[in-house]
Amino acid sequence: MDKNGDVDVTNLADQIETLDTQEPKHNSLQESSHDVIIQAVGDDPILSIKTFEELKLHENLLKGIYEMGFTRPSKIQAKALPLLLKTPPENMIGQSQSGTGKTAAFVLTMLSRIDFNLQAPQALCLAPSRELARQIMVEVRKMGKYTPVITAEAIRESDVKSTTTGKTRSEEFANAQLIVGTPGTVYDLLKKRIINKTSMKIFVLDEADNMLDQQGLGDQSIRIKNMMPRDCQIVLFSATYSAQVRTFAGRFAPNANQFTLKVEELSVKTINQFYMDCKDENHKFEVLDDLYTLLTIGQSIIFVQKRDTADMIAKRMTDKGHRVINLHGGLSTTERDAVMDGFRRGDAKVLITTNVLARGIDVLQVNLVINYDLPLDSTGRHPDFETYLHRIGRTGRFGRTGVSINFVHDANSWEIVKAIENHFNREIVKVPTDNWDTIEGILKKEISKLNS
DNA sequence: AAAAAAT
Repeated sequence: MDKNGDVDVTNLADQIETLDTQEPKHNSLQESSHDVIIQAVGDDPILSIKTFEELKLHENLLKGIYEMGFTRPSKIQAKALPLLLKTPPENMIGQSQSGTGKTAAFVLTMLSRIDFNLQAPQALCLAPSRELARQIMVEVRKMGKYTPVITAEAIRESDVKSTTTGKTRSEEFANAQLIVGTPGTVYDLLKKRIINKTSMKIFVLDEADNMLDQQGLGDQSIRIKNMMPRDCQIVLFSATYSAQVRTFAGRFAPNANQFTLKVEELSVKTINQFYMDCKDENHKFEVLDDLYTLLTIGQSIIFVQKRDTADMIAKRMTDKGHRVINLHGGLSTTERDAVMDGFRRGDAKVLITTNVLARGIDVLQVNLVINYDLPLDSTGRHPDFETYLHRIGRTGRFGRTGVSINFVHDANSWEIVKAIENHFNREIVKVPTDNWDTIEGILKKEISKLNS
């Protein structure tokens, strides 16, 4: 490695050696040379904790934390938690890749703000997709396992009537203390007064840049925030903030403490990035087909730009005899839940999807991400760097190693790959599409060694 | 232009 922490990508043999001995670093997250930068609004000295005990948490909350396998606070948790838990509460704008202990940090903060004797909504978290909201709730329930917390998911209802709970939405939200949901549903439930906002103490936006920036999502997030009580703590977390969103975030969460991790360098560090130079759009499919025919790959995600493409690729791959599943926003809620649950269980190895799953989703076994279509910004011609970073971040979770392959098929897509390479200052290595001995030489070792 | 998110 050089002084910037860059790996010499040309020496693959050496890398493979290091991969073999590399242990997944589940709880010693983020022990890299990159520092957490803190900007606190007050004059108090900035505390940094070394153990969770120092936070004076409820003992049953501590029990949940330890049972989840967290032994010590991660770097960002060490610095951010004392600020997040201050009395009176202060706003926070945090930047760090998910997989650095970000979710645990805000879930812990939400749980510790709740008065368990008061059966009314006190903590609200919004996420940009149904799948991410459900994933966060799983974390909440693990961490809060030994507390009496009452939780509710504010996402679109399943189109199949639930036979297990039989509760109406009003009943479900009447005594819920911690709510995780998506903006549309949450706004709807607040407006109908199914969610009572009067006791809300903390409002969290996960993937905050996306929640504020995106057409539609931004409006909803703002409307919801404006419904929160005046003294409600506002917490924004994301791995990325574009310059314009950062300015807006400062107005959305006024007088916020801030922490930043140099994420762009960091999250691409353990992910080996490649590109394959395809002849044209149709050749991309042939290469994809060959890739899955000739290589044994663990779990992988294939990103495309449009729902239609996801459907089409899924059908063509299935016709070719590959077992793939497909998830996008055009599916019913029941289908989405079933597909996601199946993928998490490992029933399916190959998931084809849109940007709906670009952010936040944690499936530890994913060691390959394919950008079948490169992520584009609103012009449709230029790269979307944030989405690229989030997409390839679906692999290489918690310090594991991952591989990403970008499909290039014309001059524009080649320029996009070069721009991405330039932006992150990381080499994206060319892999031939016609010489399978070479392809295997480059990819197979890396991917198959990660299957175990 | 597309994706997501509401009904």
